[in-house]
Amino acid sequence: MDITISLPDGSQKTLPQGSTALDAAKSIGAGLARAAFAAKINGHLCDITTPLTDGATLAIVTYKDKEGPKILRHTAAHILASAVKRLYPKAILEDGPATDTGFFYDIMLPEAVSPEAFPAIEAEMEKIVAEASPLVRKELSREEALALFDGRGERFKIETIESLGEDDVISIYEMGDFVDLCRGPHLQSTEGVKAIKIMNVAGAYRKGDATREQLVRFHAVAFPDKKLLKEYLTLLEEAKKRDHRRIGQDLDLFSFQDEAPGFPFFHAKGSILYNTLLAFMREELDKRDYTEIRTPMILNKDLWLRSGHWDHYRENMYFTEIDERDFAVKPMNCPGGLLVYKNGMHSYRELPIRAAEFGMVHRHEMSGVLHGLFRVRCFTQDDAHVFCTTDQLQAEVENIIDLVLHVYNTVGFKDVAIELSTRPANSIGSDEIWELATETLKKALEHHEIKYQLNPGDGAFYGPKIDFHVKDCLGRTWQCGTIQADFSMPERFDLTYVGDDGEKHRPVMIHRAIFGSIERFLGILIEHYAGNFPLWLAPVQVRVLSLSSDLLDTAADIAAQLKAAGLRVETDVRDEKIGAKIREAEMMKIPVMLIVGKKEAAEGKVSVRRHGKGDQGALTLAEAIATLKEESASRKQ
RNA sequence: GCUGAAGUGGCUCAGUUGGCAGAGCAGCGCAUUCGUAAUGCGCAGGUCGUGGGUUCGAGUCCCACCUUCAGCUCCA
Repeated sequence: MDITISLPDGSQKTLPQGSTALDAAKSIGAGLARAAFAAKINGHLCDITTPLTDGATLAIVTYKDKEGPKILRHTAAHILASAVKRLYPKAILEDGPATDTGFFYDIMLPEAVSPEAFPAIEAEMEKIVAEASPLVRKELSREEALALFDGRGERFKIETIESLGEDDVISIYEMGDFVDLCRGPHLQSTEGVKAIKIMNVAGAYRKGDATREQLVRFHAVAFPDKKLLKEYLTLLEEAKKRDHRRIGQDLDLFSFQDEAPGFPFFHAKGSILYNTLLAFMREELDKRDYTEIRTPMILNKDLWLRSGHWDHYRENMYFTEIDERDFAVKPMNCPGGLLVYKNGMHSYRELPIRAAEFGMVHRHEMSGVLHGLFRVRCFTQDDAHVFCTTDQLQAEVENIIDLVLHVYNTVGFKDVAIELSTRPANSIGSDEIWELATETLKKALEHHEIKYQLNPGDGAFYGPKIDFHVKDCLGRTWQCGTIQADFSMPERFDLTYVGDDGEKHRPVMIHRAIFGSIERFLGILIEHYAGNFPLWLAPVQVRVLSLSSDLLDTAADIAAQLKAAGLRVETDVRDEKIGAKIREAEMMKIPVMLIVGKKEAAEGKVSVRRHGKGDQGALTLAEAIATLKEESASRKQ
């Protein structure tokens, strides 16, 4: 008797009874069979050697599929654990999951390990790969499993088995002399893992619980071929070169001081970047009829009680006392914005009200999570609160989506991923309101014909949200913008507007940020451009280099004309050779060098050199200024 | 907050078993007046993260704290 299965392209295939997913892959093509990591049978991920049943749907999973890398990494985790067990027989294994970039394995070791031990472990892993041991799945009864791991001294595995529910299937994977409790699926054989590298070790508590045993966590990466490992290592190196903390110091953009941990200091050049970004944003807000407000940094306890922050966000807030009354430093801008709305009566004719605020917020982040500009204790949000009627919600969201995409495009992010997050478990508000809000956000996205990913249950407790992720030039993604519909705050603060019926109505509120945190966004931009900013953003746009010291006045005059044209300019008239001056300007990543020697001075010209591009030939000063002014004003990439 | 590592001129780093704190770059001065990524010579610059302790003597050994880094955790 034959069985018939359907494939992802809708076609059907007939195979002999007892065929496995691998047999199906082979019948499609030898290449696919070789590349096959696992199978998805009726949507369920399992080993490629799993037998097929009649009528099943089958998808072959390879490295290129979403699930592929994780399967390989998981198998690599078993290889790592096996190698460590061979070298340290007393090691006790905890758990070794795959992560987004690699995998780790938490292991209790009788002795400390340092990176010096990595080569030995890696050599052992290579041996295991060379042994090409098959990974064999077995399902055991609870008693069999307990006996097996007891015999191997794996007391953590025993605890894990004991914590499993009655109905859970207990499966193990054998791999040569190694065996691990594991759900799978796995590669057929260790030889599929062509490259593994241990990246570092760090301490980690069992189950992340500080009261439990301290384990060693081996972080590692794995790839199906050595070239991919090399590419990954190159990417890491490139990321390290672009580290915004390094560039921030080299280009004198910002710093951190012991006196204020987690609170960034923006230097003169960093402030230019900051202000240039804000000026651009203000220009765009003005075009879209936003108003801008400013609310205080410190507000009293009553407000935070009313907003809910006192109950839900207190651990992250800073407090102070004024005239024996409790105050808090704002961690968010919305309560202040609500007070501004509430300050007067509003007619439906005024709506929508789009109130932007570049508000500096302070949040107490734990010391261990601080990370350059990416994670700070004080930052400025490019916040805005839109108050509108339910009918206006969709148009407002569309307007914001349009703004977000335009802003990202202009600053250099062409690739933007969007997620829609819907109602979470512990939410407030009625079903109808959630339904309406979620549908409205969906419609707004569909209006833009934008592809988005749905994250069911990932919304805020007060409303659904749209999140924007930008992809930088290394392919890393960063969550920046967010649009959140909020029916809760208007309720809590009793916001109203007077409708055309003369009655009071409740407006809807939208919270929205585009950069998110300006500080963090600057960090992302610095890494994206590796400090080589486009002209419009560069802190110093032009440096005028004199060839000899008798041209000091000429250089000063050129600089004055550039400045008068609105360009940010410096001069270098030091008694140095031109090569040295060029080198320094190049290292400071200044986009344009204008070099003036006797020849140029006589003709009223400047020799133009672009950062990273070399000599561009001579132009008259007027031509050069016109070109640069246009390039800067148009925010050219 | 937890685990581990680190902290020496503005920057990058050296400093042996405890025995007079060093280099390069940057800065300043002088010479040089130079054509597209480093001109030469000289000078100055440090309470070795902070506070205790051990010692005849501490950058070095011990303790506490601060900050940073890699993770964890937390937050989304």
